[in-house]
Amino acid sequence: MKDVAAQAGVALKTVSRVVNGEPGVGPGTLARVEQAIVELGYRRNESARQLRSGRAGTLAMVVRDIADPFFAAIGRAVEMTAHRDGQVVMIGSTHEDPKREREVALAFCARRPDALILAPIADSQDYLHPEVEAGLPVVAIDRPAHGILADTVLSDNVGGIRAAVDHLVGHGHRVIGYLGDDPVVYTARERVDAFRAALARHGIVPDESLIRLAAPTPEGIARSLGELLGAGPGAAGAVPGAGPGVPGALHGTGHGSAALSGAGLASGEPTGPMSGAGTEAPAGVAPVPAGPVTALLTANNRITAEVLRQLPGMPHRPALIGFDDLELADLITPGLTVIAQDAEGIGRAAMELLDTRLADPRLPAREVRIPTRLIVRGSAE
Amino acid sequence: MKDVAAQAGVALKTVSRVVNGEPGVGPGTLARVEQAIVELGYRRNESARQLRSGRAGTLAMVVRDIADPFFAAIGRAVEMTAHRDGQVVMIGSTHEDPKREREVALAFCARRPDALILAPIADSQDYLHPEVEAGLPVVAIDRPAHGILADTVLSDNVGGIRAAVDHLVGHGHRVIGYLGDDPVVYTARERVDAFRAALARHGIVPDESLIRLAAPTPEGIARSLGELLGAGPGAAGAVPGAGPGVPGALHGTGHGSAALSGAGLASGEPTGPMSGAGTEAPAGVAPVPAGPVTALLTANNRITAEVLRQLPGMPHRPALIGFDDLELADLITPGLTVIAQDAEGIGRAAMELLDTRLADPRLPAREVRIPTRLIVRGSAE
DNA sequence: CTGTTAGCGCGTTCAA
DNA sequence: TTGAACGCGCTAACAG
Repeated sequence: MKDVAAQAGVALKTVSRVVNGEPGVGPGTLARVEQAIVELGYRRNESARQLRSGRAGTLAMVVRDIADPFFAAIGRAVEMTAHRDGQVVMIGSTHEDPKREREVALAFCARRPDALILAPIADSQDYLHPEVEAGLPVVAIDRPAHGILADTVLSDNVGGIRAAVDHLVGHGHRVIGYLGDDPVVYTARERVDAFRAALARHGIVPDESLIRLAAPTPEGIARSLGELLGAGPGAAGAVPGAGPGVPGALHGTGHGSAALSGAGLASGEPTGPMSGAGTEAPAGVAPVPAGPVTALLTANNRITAEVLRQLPGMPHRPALIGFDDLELADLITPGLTVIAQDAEGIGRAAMELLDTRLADPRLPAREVRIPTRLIVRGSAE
Repeated sequence: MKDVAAQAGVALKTVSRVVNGEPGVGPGTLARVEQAIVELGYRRNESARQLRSGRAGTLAMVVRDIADPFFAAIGRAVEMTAHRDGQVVMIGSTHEDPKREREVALAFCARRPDALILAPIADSQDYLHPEVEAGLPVVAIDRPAHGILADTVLSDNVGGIRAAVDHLVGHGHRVIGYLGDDPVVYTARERVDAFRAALARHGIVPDESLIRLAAPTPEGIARSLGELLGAGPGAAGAVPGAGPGVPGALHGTGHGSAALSGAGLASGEPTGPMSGAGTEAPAGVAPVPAGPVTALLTANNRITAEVLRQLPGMPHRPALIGFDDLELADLITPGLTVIAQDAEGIGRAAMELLDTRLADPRLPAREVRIPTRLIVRGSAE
């Protein structure tokens, strides 16, 4: 910039004015400065500009995996909005590691971004306290943040699950299995609770023996699938106390952390399914769980993919709905019916929350729910 | 930092020493400073540090679409390596728009990153001349850059195509159709040339009427598929001069830009396929193209996906190999055989090129080819 | 319309 | 072992 000023025979500030398109520069001077800029290949240094002006023009985004299609799609939406506003975005992955979340988030914050978009994995984000205190706007996506003031954008898990259950019940299914993630995961809890509540709305008492919650491993899913699909009433009842030596063994229910359950809905103790469209299930004894499920709800894309992989080896193929859309889901046979999250909507909502907070930093924490969409392709008839 | 110094009762420089872990600080002083840092929630400002020291600790990456699984996977590999080295990465998409490539790349460069990784879409990257001149290391991925000095990381397109053709021919296919992208695209040219050369290696004279090169549109692909699969010799020959009003009409050959062809291979003019394992193809007249293809090579993932979508409506289902792996490719029936690119390898190779160039900025431009892998899943038997 | 001065937060140089 | 002064490239706040 100094060189440009010298070359054009003007003062530093004049160059600054030209570079920033500020008014109050004579046409002759302007031309001379612009020419000098081109000749010297001058480019403004944004770092210095930021240091002086405070405005960063940079957004930080920390997700669990930038190669995960869900987060990649959110990232794209964020980046498009940011680009429109002349901002660039730094992006990083936690790879499900709380320690790494901290490292990446703090490395980003050291660059003093205008805002931080974060898909939490750690139990608490209190390590961000100094930055939030200093005015950094944070918006949590997919899961809420804890320990700091942050806006939140979440999918409407309850609505999505309910639509799926409605669809299955509408097609005559009464004995519906559920494969969800480990209940330490916020969305896993929210979804399984929604599942129970959605069943209850149809007068179906949720059968806990048909609900499997665990981190998705091939072995665990194989075991659950086998029990849910192949076995008669006995096998399903034999689940608690999973066999020793089985890694990632599945739990019948949720660590007690699924506490906020379908409160006020379906009070009585489980008395088995109402009747069941199931054909081969012998009329069970009193509180004994039902026989093989006729339908399956898989509560995230990793579980869905693994189930699809294993289904051919199973005694029968149930109706299936997966949470999260999958690429090529329309190409498998039958087409996979899914509860699709609106990644673009989530990204845009996050940017809007940031906009309004930038305008008024003293806003309270807000939570936005983005609708999901049931995409019917045939696998759930 | 000033506040920390005041709180600890030391000079600015001492705080700087503590923050950077420099030696020469008394244990008592160190403790006092560290306490002050925690109490005040002090965080070093990387922007200011960069301004002073020159080192940015930031990498810029510009791809065509960060939500494209291929680039997302490269991005992940880059980010993991960068994280190990204490760097953060800015990422942005061009969305196939040359103007936007320029905008995004220059916006990144204004932040003075340590290096730029770029998947070119524009014809020339000469707009980056000032930054390259100033010492910015650039590495082009997926396609070469033009107009600047840059290292390049490319997939071994030739080897991948050859493996695919070998596989098809090994299974008795002689009449192989090819659907590729518009030959303005570098990889499209390279791949179709490799296709011709690979056929020639088997003594098969490439039949240009079976090679369709165009930007992938559903309509264009439908048309090509219909002609390649359904029609007898006549229809295939009737391709040139595509019907008016058909957007994205397909061209029989490559704009002349596919010039570097299989030089030295297969000289003579096309005289039609040698014989053909094809069953229903009537013995054609002299130089007339063959009947329906028995196998199909789709030269990128967008084309492959669209073909898979349309195949059920076609007269018969050919053997199929796609360039680029697809998520769930193992779940469709039959499993899709693909030429998989090594996205992680590309990302890592890019980082290695940067490492060596940082060590010696005067290196000449280098080009690295990353092997592809043929994943056999059954669709190409 | 144009120029001068100061300082953003830090690292570097040299002196104490 | 510690500290004071200077400047990285730029913009804000004032002069002329």
